[in-house]
Amino acid sequence: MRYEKDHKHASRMRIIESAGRRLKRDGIDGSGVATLMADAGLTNGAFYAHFESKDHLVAAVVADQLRVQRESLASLPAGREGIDSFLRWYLSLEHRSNPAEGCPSAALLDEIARGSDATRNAYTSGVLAMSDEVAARLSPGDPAAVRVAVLGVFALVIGAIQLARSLTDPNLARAVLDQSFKNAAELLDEAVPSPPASRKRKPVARRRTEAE
Amino acid sequence: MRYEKDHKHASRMRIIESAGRRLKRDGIDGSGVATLMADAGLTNGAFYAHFESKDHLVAAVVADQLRVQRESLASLPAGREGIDSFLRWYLSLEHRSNPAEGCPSAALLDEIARGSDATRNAYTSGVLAMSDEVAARLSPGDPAAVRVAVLGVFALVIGAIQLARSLTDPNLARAVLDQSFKNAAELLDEAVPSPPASRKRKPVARRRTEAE
DNA sequence: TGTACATCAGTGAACGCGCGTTCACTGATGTAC
DNA sequence: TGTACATCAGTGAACGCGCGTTCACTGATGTAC
Repeated sequence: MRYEKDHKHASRMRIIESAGRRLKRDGIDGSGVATLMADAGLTNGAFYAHFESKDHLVAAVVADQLRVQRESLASLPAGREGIDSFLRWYLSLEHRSNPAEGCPSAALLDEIARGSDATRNAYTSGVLAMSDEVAARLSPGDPAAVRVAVLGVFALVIGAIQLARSLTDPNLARAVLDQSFKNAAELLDEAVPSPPASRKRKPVARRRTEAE
Repeated sequence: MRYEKDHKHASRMRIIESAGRRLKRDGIDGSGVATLMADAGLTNGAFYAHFESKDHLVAAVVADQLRVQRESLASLPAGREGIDSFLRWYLSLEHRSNPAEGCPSAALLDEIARGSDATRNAYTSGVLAMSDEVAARLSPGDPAAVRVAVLGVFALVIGAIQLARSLTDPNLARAVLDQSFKNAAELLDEAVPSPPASRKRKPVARRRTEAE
């Protein structure tokens, strides 16, 4: 073979990854195929050797972005602590000013809602996999019970960061992010009925258990 | 005058209104100037007699859409009842399936976040006027105290409807909307410290007061 | 060992089309004299 | 009262450009004999 055996597969992955950044930065309609290919160090003509259409790439990018987000959630510390640190990043000014490196839902959700069936199906399964991951971490006994609560919190933080990005007043943007962190934490407190460590009153008891 | 004296102004208003529907339906990047003008019963050439550029129209549409939303909030019954009925519409399957007639933030917020300064400034003042309207209705004594809480609830419902629109499973979409209604109601309950009618325990007492 | 051919990821020009924007023109009505 | 001209919202063709997509071709390496 004139190329190493997974060369084409590597190119495809590279296109999907760099397209993720570009789409989150400039939007779906705002990103042309030629630009997406140039981002991956290739020329426009090669695009159709990798994807049937721009729509198919978009669906692949959506699936990939949600997979990365799920994996990043899976690698956090266990329990509420991990989720809280994720929320702190999610609702930060840093995330607000770096959509290209951030959450795909925050950057693209209204465009996804207008997207093709393939894109919306990819989004739906990606979000379910992600929320099940989070639900299992928060409530290992009965993840199904908290799945919708997790989706509700997800909706809240998506709206918060989109709103913060649209407001030109940075103080107001920060106020919305801070308020939303409190709201998210409170809704999670309620959704997880018997928390593994009930963050406010029992940390001493838990630590004693660990020390024994 | 060969046209009645506010003919041009009427055309401008018509363009802004029909463009509101089109932009919410197809997105900002997804709506061309020729289409926007045809929607208003005009041809593309006349566009630049009304607006300096497409960007200027978008900013005008954003301002107009938020004004309409604020006025619709202002015309609701007083107190929490009015807000709750707004939330019930906002988080309905009907709103989910009719973006063109719905909330501009739900349809366009991530595109607005990527928009021009003019657009984001128009959005910022529109949202502030709207949230101050709601805050004044919920807490006539001290609206400033609940403004950010109102923005937090606004963020929550925007994210919820965008998420519901992106999910292809209608049952899941409805579950997200219902959960978000509960979340919004609960956060508002907490934000308004001494409610004019504390919806769960004191309606009888309030009604007796009215009957006296 | 050397030559002819096959493979195939990627190139780059071209397709028709719609984009945002410009501009010479139209035509209905007003004003001047 | 009638004619010449001014006004101006709107028309529709055209501008250069980038869009998504197609396709003949390149060139590096593999295989056949």
